[in-house]
This record gives sequence, structure tokens and C-alpha cells, in this order.
Amino acid sequence: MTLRLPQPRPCKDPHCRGQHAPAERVALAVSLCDARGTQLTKLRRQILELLWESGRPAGAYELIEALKLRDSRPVGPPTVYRALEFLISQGLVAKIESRNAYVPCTHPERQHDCLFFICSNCGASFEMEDARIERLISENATCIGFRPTRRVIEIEGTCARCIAAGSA
Amino acid sequence: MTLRLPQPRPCKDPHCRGQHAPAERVALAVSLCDARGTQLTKLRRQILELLWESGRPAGAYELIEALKLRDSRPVGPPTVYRALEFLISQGLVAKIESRNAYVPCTHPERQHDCLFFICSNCGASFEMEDARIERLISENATCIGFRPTRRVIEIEGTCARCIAAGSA
DNA sequence: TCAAAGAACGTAACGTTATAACGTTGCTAA
DNA sequence: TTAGCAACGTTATAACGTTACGTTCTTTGA
Repeated sequence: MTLRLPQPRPCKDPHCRGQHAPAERVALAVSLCDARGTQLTKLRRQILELLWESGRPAGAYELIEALKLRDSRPVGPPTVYRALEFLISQGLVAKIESRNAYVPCTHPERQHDCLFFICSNCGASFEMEDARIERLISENATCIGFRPTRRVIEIEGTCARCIAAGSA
Repeated sequence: MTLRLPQPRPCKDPHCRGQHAPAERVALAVSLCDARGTQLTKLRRQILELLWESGRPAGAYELIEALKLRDSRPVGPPTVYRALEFLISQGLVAKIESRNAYVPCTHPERQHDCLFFICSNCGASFEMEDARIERLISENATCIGFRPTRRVIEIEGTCARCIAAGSA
């Protein structure tokens, strides 16, 4: 059952900074899950939408609040955490460990290990990829006989906008 | 007031894997704080010792338990968190964000951004440095006009020992 | 057509991690 | 001697996450 949405297409630009509209992103998520035979249910989709609309990492309890406001839909923590777990398993969302917060991934269709740049001032997060870093990490892992399964790379600092605004 | 301890000396070996005795490490911490005019108080030193003895990342509440056992010294969470904050500020300890746990740093004397390899099986953590990764991160940051202040790099996976033991 | 099974979600209670707010101690220094 | 400061103690609570179990809804296969 593939809806004929605005033709979601994987973004091929490795230098893309994620400048796509939320609706386009959600449409891509729908088509990805459809192709994989996984269920992007209403709740899961709503949470993904909220994350896209938020513009910065959102905590689980913020999402609970947002769902209550948007839908007068009271959901408990386990419900939200389960949905997040699903979204993460699909590569649609990543957890920012240093903030206990969650961000939507700009390129769920790519096999990715992301760098996240997080502004301490405004809270915005920026996702990037760099295959060279992944290679160096693998190299270091090999040095000590370590087999990596997951990579967390989070850079805190001040974003360009906040530097320009002098607000940091 | 520099005690004449076993002559703590910064380790110059960039390939060192941190194979130094806990006592030597603590002695180095004492001399570093002394040189900096910061106070490595009894509590702070005890926590650092516990972390060195633990052999793997320890949570704040584990430290509270350990202090109670070792010293019949009941300390509250704020006390431990303050001590950890100090140790982190001195580069003596790092927080493993993906585990909410704390590890002693093998080379507090170096200006460092560490990679941490953490074994999902046994919980052990391994600290490494790689200037090339730091450079690539800076390069990516520059790309988007971002000014980094802190870098969190944590690789989860299976360590050599656990791979050898087939326990993962 | 009707069990059986499985996935998703609801709900209550609880566990874990971290911080706020304020008080106490003990040292230093004018 | 008291004013100031850094460290630590104490109580309470905020913030984040999980366990355990029940309900709903769909799928599937005799």
C-alpha cells in the first residue's frame, strides 16, 4: 500500500546539510518503512513529525507534553520510549547521549554513523557524516582488537548563528 | 607543599594504553593539582581511587555505595556529583555519556579529546587518542562555522578479551 | 468462521540519574 | 573576630527510563 505522496527520494548529496522540509522527510520515512515491511504507525509518525518540527533535540518527556497538547492524547513514558526505540532501530532518529534527547536523522536511507554538533547556547543540533572519521575509528578499534557496533560522536560548542549574534 | 612521592611523571608515550598502577595514577593527580593550585581533597582523591580500582566505568550511585562500604562514610548524591565535576574539570575523569558512568583518564596531563571504546559484554572501557580524528572534527566544524568546546566520542562494541572468550 | 498468535499500545508503579536550595564547617586574611 | 570563600552535608525533588502486566487490533491458518 504505497501512497502516492510527493515522491520521496533518497538525497544523494553527501554535502547536504539536511535542508529538506519536514513533510518531505516524513514522506521518506513512510516510504522507507513501507519498503522494509515495518509499521510506521500513527503514534510513531506523530513523534517523528514532532521531532522534525522541533528543530532541536527533544527529550522524551517533552514529546509526551507535545502529544498531549497536539492531540489531547495522554501517553505514558513507556509508550514514547517504545516508539523512539522503533524509530532509532529504523535509523529515523538518533539519541543525543550527552543531552538525553532525540533528533530525527536527515538521511535514514544511508548507512550512517553521524557526527552531531550541538550548540550549548541555542540547543540546535547539526548532523554530518565523514567517512574518513569512521575509517580512523575502525583503524583504532582494530589496533586493540575491538569490534565496534555503535558510534556516538557528539561535539558541543557554539553554532555559527549564535557566534554571529554574539550571544555566546 | 609537594610531597616526595614516587616521582609522578607525565607519560610521554602516545601509544600508551594506560598500563600504569592506580597508585602511580593517583600520585600524578596529586602532583598535577598541587601544581595547578587546585585542591584534591580526601573525598575527591578517594573517588578517583575508587574509579581507578574499579577497572570499568562506575556510576555515581555505585560510588556512593563504595564510599559507604570503604569508609562507613555516608555521602549524598550532590557531594559525589560535585566531586566528579571537579575531577572532570581537572581532566582527571571523563563521563561516558552513553552509560551515565565515569572513568578515570589515563593522561590528565595531556590536553586531550579521548575516544572511548566500551565493551557491551564486560563493561570495560579503553581510552585512546587520535589527533587525526580531532583534526577532521575541527575541519567539519569549520565547514558549518561551529566552534567546538567539548567532544564526546564513544564506541560501543566487543573488546578483544570477550571476542577471544567467545562470550559475545 | 473462529481460535491462536503476535505486534502495538495503555497504565500503574517503580528504579535510576541528577540537581536545587539551603545549611554547616573550616580555613584564610584583613 | 569576623568577613569571605571553598568544600562538604542534608533534604527534597526533578528528570530520565524501565518493569510488569493488561488491552486492543490485526493476521493467519485449520
